Amino acid sequence: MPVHNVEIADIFEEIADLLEIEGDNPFRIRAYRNAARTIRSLGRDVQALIEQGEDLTRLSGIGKDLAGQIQEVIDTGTTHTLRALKQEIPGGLADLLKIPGLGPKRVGIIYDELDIKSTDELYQAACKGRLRSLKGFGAKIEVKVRTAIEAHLQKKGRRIKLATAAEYAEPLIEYLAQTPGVLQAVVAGSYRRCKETVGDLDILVTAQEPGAVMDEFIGYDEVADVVSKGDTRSTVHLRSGLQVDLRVVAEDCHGAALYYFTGSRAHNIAVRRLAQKHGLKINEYGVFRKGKRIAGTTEESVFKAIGLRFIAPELRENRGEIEAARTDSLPTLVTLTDLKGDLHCHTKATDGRCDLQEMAQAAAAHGLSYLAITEHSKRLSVTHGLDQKRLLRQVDEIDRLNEKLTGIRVFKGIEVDILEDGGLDLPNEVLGRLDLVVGAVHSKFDLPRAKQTRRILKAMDHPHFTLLAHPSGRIIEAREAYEVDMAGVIRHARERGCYLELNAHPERLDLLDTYCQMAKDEGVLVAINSDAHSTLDFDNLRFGIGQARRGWLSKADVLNTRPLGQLRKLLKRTM
DNA sequence: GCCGTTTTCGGCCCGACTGTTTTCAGTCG
Repeated sequence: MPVHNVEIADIFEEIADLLEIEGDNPFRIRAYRNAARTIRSLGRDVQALIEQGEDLTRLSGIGKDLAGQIQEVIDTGTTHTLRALKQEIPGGLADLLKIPGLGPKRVGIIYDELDIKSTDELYQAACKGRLRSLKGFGAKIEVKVRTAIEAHLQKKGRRIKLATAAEYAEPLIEYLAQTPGVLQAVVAGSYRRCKETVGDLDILVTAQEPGAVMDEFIGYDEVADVVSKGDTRSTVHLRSGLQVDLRVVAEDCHGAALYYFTGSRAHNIAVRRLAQKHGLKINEYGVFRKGKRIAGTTEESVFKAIGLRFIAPELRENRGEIEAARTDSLPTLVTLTDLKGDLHCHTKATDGRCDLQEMAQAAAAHGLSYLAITEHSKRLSVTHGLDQKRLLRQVDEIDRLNEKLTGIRVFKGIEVDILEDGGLDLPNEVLGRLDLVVGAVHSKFDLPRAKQTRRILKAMDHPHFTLLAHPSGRIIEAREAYEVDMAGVIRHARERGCYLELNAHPERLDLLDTYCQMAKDEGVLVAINSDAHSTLDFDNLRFGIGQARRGWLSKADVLNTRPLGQLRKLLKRTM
């Protein structure tokens, strides 16, 4: 039975939670959390690494003990540490840590004094007023706990997709920027790092009069409740449930504060540790040597003061970027203007909403010089997928359109279904008449890993196969990725001379960032495609760029940064 | 529990806000 990284990471997180409740050494707890994070974002299955004879202690944050526990999870599904902890503390107690206002100390008190072991029991106790008399508790915390559980039951407080966050963030920034005395208002946090989902918005404002900004902020008409309000920091919930943290600093601290609040936490900790070794202290007000401020007005000045090259926000996850910045080996990341075309979109012929010419003109208006039309194939009947006859009719239509269009070239393509046995949904001779064939899995998501992998590898063996669309099949927060050996898929793409898509649709953002990095390492080009179903969807390319940057991709790693002439050659299969 | 261009032992990032307290612990980011 294969054990996946996420299961090992979850076990380490659970151990960390339970150790916290026990009041264990905070640094031991952090070691478990660091290890969980390392494993979660590894990209390659730990089990496979072990089978290849890799020494796990070479991974950052994994020492002899944790390497042993990883082996234990693979062998037995759990570890002795977790088993022992669960005998002392009910496992459900860890869930209580997720409730705002409750940390390990209070959860410990609740358990010791009231024998509460679950969210349900806690809610009952809060409703009956049994929490307020506990040491360190009071009426306010009791109400906070009760409302937090009620909000959780209404599914508030979940992470939201980056594109959804943008819909809240952009008008709020505009509102704050217009407040008198505000010099600058920007979104920091995971939003600025272009994470696919964000838990809250972190907004940084530079202004001389923090008090006035705070008043404006809590007066914003979408604010539902104020969680906290201070001189320099406030937190609110919007009516949608989204939490927004606002921090106000003076102009000369902008760089240090922006750096501090962009995170990630793991990146910040690692950098501050590095600074410490050089006798420096970093906080949101600047970089200090022996109490004397030496940098902080701009982010660039902060990096310079600690001897690092500038690290783009998307890379700040403590996944090797600090070492790369130290040795001047960071990639120059791809930007939106590097894109020369888009290789995946739909029209009215299937499930799109605009016609061929509208799509082509919209792509041109976005600065693109080529666009591939890739409708669904017949098997995907809900989208009115194309059969051979309709596809050939569209091919003729595109030929005619290309004769009259200037400034943009329309490619003839298809998003053909990869069938369960790895065959493609349209015959060879038809696919051979196209400029490119985008293959996609739209059915049988639940095949066993080996079978799913074989299916995709076989599809790639097809002589006309060009590009694997949305390679993991996940829909963010809605559908898990199917089980597949992505490392194997990437290697096979290299061997077969085909490519992987990074689908820029905000619900997909698939290829995942860690796999982008793997594709880059293997020399497999990635195509950043909109999967547009209307002319408005070309705007989504920016989210694909964000994801690509998180995956360390440069212009050279991306297929559709190539100008038209070069791209044509790359679309011709060489093997 | 991890880690080492001072170290194999003794460190481990840093500050704001709240609520419960009488000076600060707990939580959060």
